[in-house]
Amino acid sequence: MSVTIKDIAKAAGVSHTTVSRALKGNPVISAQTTERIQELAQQMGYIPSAVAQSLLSRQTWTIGMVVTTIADPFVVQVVEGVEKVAQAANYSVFLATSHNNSDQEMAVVETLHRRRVDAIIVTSSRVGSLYSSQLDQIQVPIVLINNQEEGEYLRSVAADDRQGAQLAVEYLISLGHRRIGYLGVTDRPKSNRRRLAGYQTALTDTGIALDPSLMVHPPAKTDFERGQAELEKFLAAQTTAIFCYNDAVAVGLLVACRQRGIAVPGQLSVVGFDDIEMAQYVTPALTTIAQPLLTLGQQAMEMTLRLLDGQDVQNQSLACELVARETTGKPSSN
Amino acid sequence: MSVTIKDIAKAAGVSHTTVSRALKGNPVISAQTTERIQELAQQMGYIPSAVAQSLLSRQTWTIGMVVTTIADPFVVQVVEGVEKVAQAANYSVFLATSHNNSDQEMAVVETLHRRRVDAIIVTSSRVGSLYSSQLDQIQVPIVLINNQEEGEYLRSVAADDRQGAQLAVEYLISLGHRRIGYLGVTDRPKSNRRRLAGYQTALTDTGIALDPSLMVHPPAKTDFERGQAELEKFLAAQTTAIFCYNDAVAVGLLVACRQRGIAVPGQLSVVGFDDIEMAQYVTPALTTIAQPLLTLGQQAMEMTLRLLDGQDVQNQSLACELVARETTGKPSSN
DNA sequence: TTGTACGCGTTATCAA
DNA sequence: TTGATAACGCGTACAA
Repeated sequence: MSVTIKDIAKAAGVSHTTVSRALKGNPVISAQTTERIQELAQQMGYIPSAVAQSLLSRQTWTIGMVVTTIADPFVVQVVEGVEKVAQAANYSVFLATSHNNSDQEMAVVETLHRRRVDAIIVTSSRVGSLYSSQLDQIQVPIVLINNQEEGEYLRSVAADDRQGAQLAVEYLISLGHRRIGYLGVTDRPKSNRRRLAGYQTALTDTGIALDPSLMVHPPAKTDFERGQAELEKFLAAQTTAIFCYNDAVAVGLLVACRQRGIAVPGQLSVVGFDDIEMAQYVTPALTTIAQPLLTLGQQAMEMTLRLLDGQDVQNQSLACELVARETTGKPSSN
Repeated sequence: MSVTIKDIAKAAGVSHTTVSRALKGNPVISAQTTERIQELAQQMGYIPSAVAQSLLSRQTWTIGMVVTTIADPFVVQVVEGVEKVAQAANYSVFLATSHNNSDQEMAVVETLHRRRVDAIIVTSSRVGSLYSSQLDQIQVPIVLINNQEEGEYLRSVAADDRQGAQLAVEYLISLGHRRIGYLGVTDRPKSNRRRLAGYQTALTDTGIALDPSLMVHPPAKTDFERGQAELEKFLAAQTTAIFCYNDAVAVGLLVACRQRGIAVPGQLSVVGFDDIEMAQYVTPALTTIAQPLLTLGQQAMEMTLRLLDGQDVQNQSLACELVARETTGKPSSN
């Protein structure tokens, strides 16, 4: 197997203790022996075993990251942010996928603990609250990113859905729109509610009355289908602009518009949320709200480092940004 | 810290050996004690330490995966394939990024070995050959995916560049094209050469003479710029179709066409390679060659499992597929 | 059926 | 300045 300090000790004719000390430059060892042993270790291709070190130090320098799926470009950026900060702090990242399945999520968290990761970061957790009972016995810090579930007793970093939604609708208002719709979802209640709240705030702040018929939450299998479902009703209600729960919904809506011959943004303006990769490539390019994904990951990891350091932390809410593209314009004057 | 078998032993009034045996259902322990201890372990929230187990068994059930960057949707799919097979075989995956930097790549491989991963998978390695000296001392199987470097003494899984390129050009020929160009790159010599070879084979097999002026490799900083650079020359040479090294080059070419008012595919057909996400969203949607990314990852992990099992393996070459979209058509009849 | 002792590779404590 | 020894948590050969 791998070279150990004992192998080096044997080769050098000293005890393994001396080798251990020499390798970390302990000044108590004579300069000559130190140099001789370091050279020998180099030659023999010695690389210390993090496993043995971890057993003793009770630290693995590892953080476990749970994501729904790595196939989602959304989570990829978050992971990148985490990885960046982690690497700079000498931590490695274990990636584990939950596939949006609660059982699976619990299972991977257990696997991570079994591997004695020093901390756990979970994106879009479905069951964050359940961890506490499982993990409060040990002291494994858990940080949640954009958790969908209620209950704020866990550490978390999240994009400010409300502020983002408000930004989107205020932009539409500034373009002159007054009949603005909201196309929401039913299966992510927390973020949907907050985006809806932002939508409502923007309208009422400007003195525009809320119209329940303009806020719809169609049931559908995929977000894309959701976007396609409700176009007719919106048009019948004189809607000139629609703010969608996310980009997938918005793209579905755009396709429906093309099929019906509705010009975007000529007859209808559309705004999405998330700024997924696709948003910039659809025609016309989608105006949307960008979550600070990279920052989300970085902040989560920085919060984790602080927790690891025994410091106190506060939950964070990060501002979103408007990305104005081609699906928004002034309302048609008919 | 965490609950250990000794804690359970103390609580149960038995030795830690008994606990260890009871927890894995060793039949030598009486049914009552076994049940009693398992229940106790459950209550106390015991989760065995993989660290301690690894130290003893010299196995970590961990494989290290080195990627250039996780930001590339290309690698994401490969990672997904690896993860899928790994998880099914009870392995966890350590993800490490090299940022296309040789030093960095060597460094992360060392980190992975320090953590005593059971095997290493590297995508698009720049320095695959250098590992051998570093790692042949220990027995860590390394599998390379789409490695750019020459030398076949390492295990590898790769997409068949040559076959893919041939597929692309044969398709153009079947549409009626005869003046077909190749727009290549200079900084990935291995795959470029193979794609060029596929291009040439397709032509000569059909009895079309090779024209050196139709094979260009413009120097440029980005693939995108490369695509923009050579349009004029191709047009002057009566080219009716161009096969590009990859999609990024192709997209650059498409933009150049739009700027020059060249209709695609009316006046010029374009084919890319890789089928990146963007390919389906550009207008017109890009015809391209898809690498079997998921399969690439799966096969690499399966090969790894076989190596871990002491079996013999053979390097693999996986077939690519044509994805016909909108940038290809019959040549204009002028 | 259960317990004792040892070792995995490393570091820390104490003694020489 | 160096070395012997114990410990981290677990599994296993051997003894009881």
